[in-house]
Formats: sequence, C-alpha cells, structure tokens
Amino acid sequence: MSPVTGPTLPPLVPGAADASSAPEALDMRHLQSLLGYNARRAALHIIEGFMQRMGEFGLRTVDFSVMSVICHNPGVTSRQLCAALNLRPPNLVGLVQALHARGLLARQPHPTDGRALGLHATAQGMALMRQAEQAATQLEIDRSAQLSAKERQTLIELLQRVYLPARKPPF
Amino acid sequence: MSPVTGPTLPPLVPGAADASSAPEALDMRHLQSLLGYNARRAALHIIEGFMQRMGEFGLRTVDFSVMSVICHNPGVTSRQLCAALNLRPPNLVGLVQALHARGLLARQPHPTDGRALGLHATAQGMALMRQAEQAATQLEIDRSAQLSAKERQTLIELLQRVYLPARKPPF
DNA sequence: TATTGTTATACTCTATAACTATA
DNA sequence: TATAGTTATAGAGTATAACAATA
Repeated sequence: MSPVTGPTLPPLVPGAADASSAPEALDMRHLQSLLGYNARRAALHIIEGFMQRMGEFGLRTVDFSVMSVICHNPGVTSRQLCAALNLRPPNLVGLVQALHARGLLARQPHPTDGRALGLHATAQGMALMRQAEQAATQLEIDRSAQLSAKERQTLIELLQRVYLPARKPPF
Repeated sequence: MSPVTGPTLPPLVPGAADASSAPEALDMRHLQSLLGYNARRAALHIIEGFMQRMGEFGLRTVDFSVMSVICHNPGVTSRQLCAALNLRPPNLVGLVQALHARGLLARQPHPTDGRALGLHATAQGMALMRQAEQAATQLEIDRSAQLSAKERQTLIELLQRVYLPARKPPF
C-alpha cells in the first residue's frame, strides 16, 4: 500500500498509512478530492496576499469589494450591496460609516425611495480605487503565476458556474 | 454603455452605470474578473451545503477535515495536522478534546517522541467518517451539478495548482 | 403590512503570548 | 536551545432580534 501512485483513494481502515514512517508527508488525497476543500484553500491563498496588498490602501477585502461595487454602480443602496455581496445589513453599517469618515464615499438621498440612501464614491474614493483595482489585478496574476492566462480564465469561468445561478443559453 | 456584452470593463468614473435605472441588477464585472473573489464565493457556496450536511453527523467543516486526515494517517500528531490543514495549535486543542470526548478518536503516546501524542480514529470514528466522506462526496457533486465530471476534475486541478507548491515534472 | 437603515448583542472563528514537559 | 502540547485571552468576522422611518 505504500507506493501507491494512481488515483485510488486509500481504504478507510487502520494500517492503511503510517504517519510514523513518513512524518513529513501526510496522505491528503481524500480531502484533495473535494471541491470545497480545494476552493477554500485556493481562496485563502489568494486572499492572504490580497489582504497584505490592500492593507497599503487601508482597505480590507470587504472594503475593497464594497468600494468597487459603489464605484461601478453610483447610487447603489446598502440593501443592494448586501444582496450582491452576501453581507448582512448590520455588518455593513459600520463599514460604510468608516469609509464615509475617510472621505471615500458620500451618501445622498435616494431619488425615489425616501427610506434608502444612494452611495456614491467621492473623487478621492475613485482615485484610491483606480489604484487599488489595478494593484489587485496585478497581485492576483502574481499569486497564481503557476497558471497561464488562459488557464486562469478557465478557472474563473468554472468557479462562476459553481456559485452563480445558471443563465439562459443566448446569454 | 448599457448593452455591453464583451469583456471590456466599465470605466471607473461617475455616470458609467446608474443603479436607479436598473435597481435589480448591479454591474459586478470587475469583482467577477478577480480570481480571489470568485474562489471565495464558490468556496462559500459549496461549504454552505457542506456544513448543513455534516451537521447531521455532528461535524463542522474543520472537524471533518481533522477526522479525515486522522483516519487516513493513523498516529498523526497535532503538529502535523496543524501544518497540513493550516490550523493554529491552540485552536486544535479543544477540537481534538471534543472529538475524543465523543469517542471518535484516541490519543496514544508517540513511539519515538515523548512530547507528542499520536492521534488514531476509533472504530466508531472510522464508521462515522466512512458515512461522512461518502455524504461529502455526493453533496459536492450535487452542489456543483452545473459542471460535468470532467469539468469538476479540471477545476480541482487548477485550484490545487494555485495553492499547492509546484511539484517536479516526473511526479 | 413590508422594507430600509440602524442599534445592540451574541456567537464563532482565528490569532498571539506564555507556560510545561520533553528533545 | 528548540519543539509538542496546552492555557488564557484578544480580536476579527458573522449572525439574529428588534426598533424607527418610510413604502
């Protein structure tokens, strides 16, 4: 059982592998056969570098996402942001307040709904995000340098088909 | 700017999009061009169902990972588990204690290192994990039903090339 | 009655420093 | 001196319930 090289998974019985004989390399094949495990490990690998890089702009991952959506969708409401980014409204309040306090976004009354507030990036917020988005794109390329541009695109498309609702064929 | 279908990203200036004209659909193209964003969203989508399903076995995601590695690597130490799963030792203590209290694993003195404890799954733990691993595999297939078996395999391989250290060609 | 934004709060997950026993 | 396991604890992230203002 030791020199297994094929895709066969080890049997789930004692003695199938012995950690004391090779303490430095564990058999991780079953976990590595699971999509969720691999997706989580890969996401954490990318985001680890992402957080470092965005820290230079004073942004956490979620700050970047929120600012990016606001920049590309002027007047978006908190509720829309929550739906698009899978956030809970109470967790967005302090986040938006902090970005507003830094002068990165402004809140204007919604044109048709008196309850809502439209979120707009300020000129300063726009300038920051232009830099941040460029840095983010470059960082991701560096962090996934093992992939070609074509492979990276394939990976993104497959990931989107996992979590995005299926769309009609004629796009 | 409205009927854009190509890969061109919207300019990062006000007026590029207007949320009030299409309040139900936001422009998410920039975030969706980022690998980290897509990997995180896909991972959360899979793991959401994973947690529900594993809850029936009384296991959280991390419990499943730990038990799985122990089952396939009898005698593995806590330190090895931490390195393999990117966990911090203090966070593993209570986790292992809980699994031990449930009779799912046993801790035996390490044969060569008096400081370490070898972790072994009990018969009960083995039986539980046999069911859990089967359920996990099936759940992932269900949750990624938009992908063919071949596409799912391609996705896993691309993800592993992102987060696993590169290996020598003649593997 | 339903929804937006908000407050307060609790729960989980994760991370760090420091201790002990052994190598 | 370095490492394995542990303790205590702090911080971040995430979740729910409930409220006022508006639809």
